[in-house]
Amino acid sequence: MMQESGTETKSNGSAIQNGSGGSNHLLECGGLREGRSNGETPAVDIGAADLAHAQQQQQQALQVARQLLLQQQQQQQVSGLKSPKRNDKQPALQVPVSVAMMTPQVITPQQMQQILQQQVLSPQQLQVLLQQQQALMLQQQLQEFYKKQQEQLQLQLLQQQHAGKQPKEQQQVATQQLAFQQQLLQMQQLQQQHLLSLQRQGLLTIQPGQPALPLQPLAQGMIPTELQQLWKEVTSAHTAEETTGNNHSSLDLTTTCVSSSAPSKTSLIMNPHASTNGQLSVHTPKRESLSHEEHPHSHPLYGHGVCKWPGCEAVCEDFQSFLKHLNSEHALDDRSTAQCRVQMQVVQQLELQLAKDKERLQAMMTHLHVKSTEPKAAPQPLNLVSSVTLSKSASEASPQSLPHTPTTPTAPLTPVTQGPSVITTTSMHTVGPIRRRYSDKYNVPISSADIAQNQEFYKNAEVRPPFTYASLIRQAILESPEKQLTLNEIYNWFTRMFAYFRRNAATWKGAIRTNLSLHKCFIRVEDEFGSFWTVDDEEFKRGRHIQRGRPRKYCPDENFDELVAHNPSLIKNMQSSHAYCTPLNAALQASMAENSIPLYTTASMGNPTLGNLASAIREELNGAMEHTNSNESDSSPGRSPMQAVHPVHVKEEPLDPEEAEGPLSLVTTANHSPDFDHDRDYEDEPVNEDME
DNA sequence: ATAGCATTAAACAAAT
DNA sequence: CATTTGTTTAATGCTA
Repeated sequence: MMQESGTETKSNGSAIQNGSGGSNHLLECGGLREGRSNGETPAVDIGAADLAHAQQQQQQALQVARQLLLQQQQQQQVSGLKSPKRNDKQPALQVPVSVAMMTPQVITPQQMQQILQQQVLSPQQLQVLLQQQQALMLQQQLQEFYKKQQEQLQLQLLQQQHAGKQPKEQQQVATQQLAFQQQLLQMQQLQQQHLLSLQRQGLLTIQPGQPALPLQPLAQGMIPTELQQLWKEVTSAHTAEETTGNNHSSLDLTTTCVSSSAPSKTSLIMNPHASTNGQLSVHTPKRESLSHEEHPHSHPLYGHGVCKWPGCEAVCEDFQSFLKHLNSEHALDDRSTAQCRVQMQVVQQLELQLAKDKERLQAMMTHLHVKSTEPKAAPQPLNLVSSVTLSKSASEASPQSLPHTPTTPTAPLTPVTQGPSVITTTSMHTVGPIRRRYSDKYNVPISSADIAQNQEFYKNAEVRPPFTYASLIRQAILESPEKQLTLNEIYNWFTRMFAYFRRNAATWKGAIRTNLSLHKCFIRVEDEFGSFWTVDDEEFKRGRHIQRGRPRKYCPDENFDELVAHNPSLIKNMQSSHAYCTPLNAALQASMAENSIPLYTTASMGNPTLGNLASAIREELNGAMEHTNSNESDSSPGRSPMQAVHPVHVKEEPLDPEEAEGPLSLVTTANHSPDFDHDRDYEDEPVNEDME
């Protein structure tokens, strides 16, 4: 039933291939900085206050534009999530459902109708259709928004120049505005690129200039109360949206709409005029007249001889005819109102997305050790590698985190948002192909730093960490003060450190157990109080599995003699190990703990490290165990000679001749007091280990 | 095309 | 008897 794990890998790949993520992120990066630095510009005097205001306006314009881009990106990613391959194994019925879950706001009645009408189509086709529509709509919205903001910028620029402020300030403003304009230009280019990429991907088959899909359905799908709430948020929020986190209220539109005292504002035309019967009305005339009085050729809704009202695109010869058209076609009626609602929704979504991408950016910058401008943002994952199961598990394990969750900004909207991986992969260790997960072979085993850097993120976001189970288990063990954990403690570490592992316990717990058994590097040690696991980091680096098909506990066709025959040193080692079976010595433990630091020298020189020792003892015991286990339980303390001396049990394992050498003393119960064990066994709550 | 690895599921066993 | 802990195998998918 989990067979789709691999199939969704494809989706991940496609998401990455979309390639537009990079630009957006770069853009985001620049924009973020701008926004930050300007947003806190203090108003020194009257002129400065105006300046600050204007700057805010421009900031907002930038943000709006960014949001639009981001929204597009999100749409793309959502589309990427749904890989065609996955559908091969999924009942067609599920497709619309999944789509709806992922983008509930965009599922309009119309779209649903289409879905219903086109049952003959394959799920993939349905999805493509949906994506096309969404992309189209967004594209149009974006264009319109962009135009508006650009015009607003120009307006402000002119006004500033007319304001007759101190020359110095004026120059400053002009410079800044120039910079903003340049940025806007850049954004436009990015947008166009994005458009092209959309088209290339077949998401956008219709010319962007053509009328987009009607917007009314979207609005119709909304509940009046929701609209009211939305309106409230859009219009009344004076709160700074810089506090991204949970606050997703908009500032851009609000300030511009609401502050009638600022005549320079030209952005949005939406004014909360009346609210009757749960219906909102939009009033525009005043602002229009004002704006085009001063700038006859500049109107947010007018450009290139075309009415830019969403979904309109009517051709207007001149500005006057445009005004006529505006007043006649886009008067205060239900339709216009609905369109405004839609616009609000769009803005809301974009803001949400912006917040999320801000976090992502922050994480990226943090990871790259770039001084951040937003220290508060929560860290985000690196996702150096696109994990196959990442997308799958995320979508499957936390489906509810996909749709709504405006309140859970840490949870990625879609599991496919792996855009950063492109950047990080190249900037990180190897420039090689994106690896599915951390590869032990690359000398880049998972390090404490790797996990720690994103710790906060994974603690809160239900995103599957891009690390293998083995890496995580190792990390868990190494983080523990004694470098040893019981199975239950390992479980707890997982749930504590990763939100993702707070669900589907049966699955990942089973995986952990399997990994513990399967990987050579994990050594089970048993004492009279139970058993715990340690890690042999040298072995971990080797990344070897316990050989399959080799004699194992449940394989009857292998016996001790045979083992000894294959490993002449077995007996000797047993003896020596016996001699070394002393309580855990601190130095050894320390070196054990040090594992995070590769012990290349010892390894390369053939000197058995502690890990080797552990392996050796394991292997030796394996032989002995194999023999005695057949009849009785192997856990009764004191049964085996070794246990008699010291209650140490290790995982039985097929022998590896070349390693079964040298003395060894494995972790035992040196620092093990009964109460400690007890404590350990019942440590369910996130305790001290939470530190670090 | 193939081998090796990672993940997941499942069967089974032993211990608790 | 139910649950936990371990072991083992198989299937699947991905990467080198």
